[in-house]
Amino acid sequence: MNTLSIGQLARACGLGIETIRFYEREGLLPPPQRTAAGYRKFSTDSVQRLNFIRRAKEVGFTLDEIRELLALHDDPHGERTRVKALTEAKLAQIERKILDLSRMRDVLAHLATECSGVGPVSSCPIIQALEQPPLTHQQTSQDSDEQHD
Amino acid sequence: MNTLSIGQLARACGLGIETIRFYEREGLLPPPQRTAAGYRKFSTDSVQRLNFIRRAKEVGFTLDEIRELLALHDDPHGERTRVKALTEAKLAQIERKILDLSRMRDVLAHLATECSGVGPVSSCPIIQALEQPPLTHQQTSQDSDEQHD
DNA sequence: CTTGACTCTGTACAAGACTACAGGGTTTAT
DNA sequence: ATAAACCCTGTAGTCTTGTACAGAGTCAAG
Repeated sequence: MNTLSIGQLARACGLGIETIRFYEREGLLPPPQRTAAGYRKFSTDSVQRLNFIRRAKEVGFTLDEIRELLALHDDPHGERTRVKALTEAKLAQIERKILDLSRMRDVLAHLATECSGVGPVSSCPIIQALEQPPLTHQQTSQDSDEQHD
Repeated sequence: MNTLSIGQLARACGLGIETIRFYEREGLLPPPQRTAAGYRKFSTDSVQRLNFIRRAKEVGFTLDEIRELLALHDDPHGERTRVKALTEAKLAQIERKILDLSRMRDVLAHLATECSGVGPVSSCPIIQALEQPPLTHQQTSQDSDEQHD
């Protein structure tokens, strides 16, 4: 028989049992077959599905987005346009986030070079810089993180 | 009198009243004076302190870290070394995060160009790529985000 | 004196992605 | 027959940074 218990599946994918049940509850995995005693019986396809989820997470998709990708994947009439749109939206979002972080990095790098690291905090240029009122309230991508698509 | 009610302070800093109370609970603001009726009376210094918090958040510090920066700021014997160390650790962390995101961006950009956006999902190169098992399980900075300092 | 604006405390909720029980039933090996 | 290892459901907790009440008290203006 080529079915897996939840524990076997978990080991095969390097995930926790609880995580798999969580994905099932969240609609990422279809409800599996059950044994007479109520134990889950996963087909070996489930390994691939969990790999899909993991890969998608690695490139930055949220579980909500992955649910939609999987639904497209499962739908014989699924539109490839939508997959591409999701990918491009995610790409744009990640690029925004990189820009935000780059700005932070520049400020921090500047602060780090300003400060000798010796002496009392009272005259520390880092602390002094932070005491200044924010010049402009720039929007961070925390604020604009939502997907507009 | 140069004291502020919580509402006045909130307006002066562009924060919500609840946020200020939250910061007080979290130990970022010292417990303010109170009126006879129990209303908070903030000194005008509080405006600067809240600006400090906001600036520090803008460059990526967490509230935990900001609490420590403020404690150093408040301590007449505070060591500037520590401020610099926190800054450099944050800088390194942000650089790691940028690298992670850059890897994701590269993969997504590649996927987006691969896919024509036309046709059924079944033959979509994005979906096919996601179906592949993860090559190496690379650590993302989600995992290594904690500060080692 | 009443209305409206303000403040107080304490608690609960939000998102996202899990993780951890508690209290049972099942299977397998000895 | 019994212990170990596995599985079930359902609920609750974790982390972070706030937000949102509910129910009550206070203050200023008309």
